[in-house]
Amino acid sequence: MSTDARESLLRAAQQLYAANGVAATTPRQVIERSGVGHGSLYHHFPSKRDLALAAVGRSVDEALASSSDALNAHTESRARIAAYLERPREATSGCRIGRLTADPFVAADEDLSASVARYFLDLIGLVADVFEEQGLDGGVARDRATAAVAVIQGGYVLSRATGDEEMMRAAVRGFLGLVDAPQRPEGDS
Amino acid sequence: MSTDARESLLRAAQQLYAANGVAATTPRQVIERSGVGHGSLYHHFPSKRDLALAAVGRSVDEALASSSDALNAHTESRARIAAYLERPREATSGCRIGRLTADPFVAADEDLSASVARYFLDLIGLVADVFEEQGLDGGVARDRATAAVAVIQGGYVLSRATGDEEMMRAAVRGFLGLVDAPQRPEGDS
DNA sequence: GTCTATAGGACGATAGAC
DNA sequence: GTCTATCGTCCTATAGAC
Repeated sequence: MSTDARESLLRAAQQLYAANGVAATTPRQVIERSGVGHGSLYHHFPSKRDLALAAVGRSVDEALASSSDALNAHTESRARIAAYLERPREATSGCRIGRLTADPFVAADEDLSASVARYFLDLIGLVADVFEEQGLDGGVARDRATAAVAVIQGGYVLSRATGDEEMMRAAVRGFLGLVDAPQRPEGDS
Repeated sequence: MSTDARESLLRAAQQLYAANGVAATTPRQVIERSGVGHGSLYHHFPSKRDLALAAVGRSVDEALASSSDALNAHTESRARIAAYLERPREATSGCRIGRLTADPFVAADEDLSASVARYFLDLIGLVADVFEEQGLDGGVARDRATAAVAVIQGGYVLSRATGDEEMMRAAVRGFLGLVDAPQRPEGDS
């Protein structure tokens, strides 16, 4: 079937991009992992860029959907934030989207860069909505959501750098400990 | 002079690694930027790995020294933390050390990976010392320091992804806003 | 120590048969 | 749609003259 080869190629590319990034992933690797032939790759995706656009776009959609699921798994806002922050992650592998910010192939392509930017802007929006539920002012909620997403992205960097899953957990504990501390009421000096 | 060529090569490599990473930086680029000849590069650094070890090691030392400077620019612990978090950064360029966690060339080399790991472990140690000054328990201080370093690394990712320096500032505001909230005394329920 | 010339291989991509 | 064969380029590294 024609969609099978295309599907295999996309899946293989997504896995290889997650492990090594786009720039360092070669057509040969995609071919070997997917099991299709050289000719098929260039039939379905005329250039490396076409494959990257499709595979990265799909990874972004999947990552947004699964973050959204974690945020909506509870009703109380504190539990929703904690569910997002404490979601199981293979932290020492790094974030498959976040790592693309350091990828030369992505940086050189406007459309690929736009996919990555959209991921983070949408994600921060989802988290900010939950902080607003807590009655926080919109600007404060957005700053706090940006910090929360940054803690996760930084946790990936630290866990990958040290090869230690515990770094992600420590960063999340450090952040959640602050969120759980009694908050100053609005307008207090 | 012999040290001049070596010095030029190292500086060029550091700049190129900061912009594009190690894997994507070719000998040709290093030669052109440094102004030395092809033969000189391979005289001073027999392989790409040798150049990378020297250049990355130096970038790590420089980054640790400048973080240490920021943390020691004040006496009061809150001001020291804020000085580290709010230090001027070219956030949209990404962290020159943090980006190496996504670099295939670094990942494939134990010694390069160890340099990057050392950077983050030492940096977290420096920040944790300041939180301990505030009277925090050692474990809590370390978690909070890990979160602080993660916020900066994540801020780099977010700023680079969106091309917006404001993302780093928002993440820092979000985190500092929590640190500045009145803290629950030790042992309180 | 620095130069030019070049090796051997992998890269992204294309051609044309089936 | 998939195959094999091949192109031109750039890569990292070496050779050997100066």
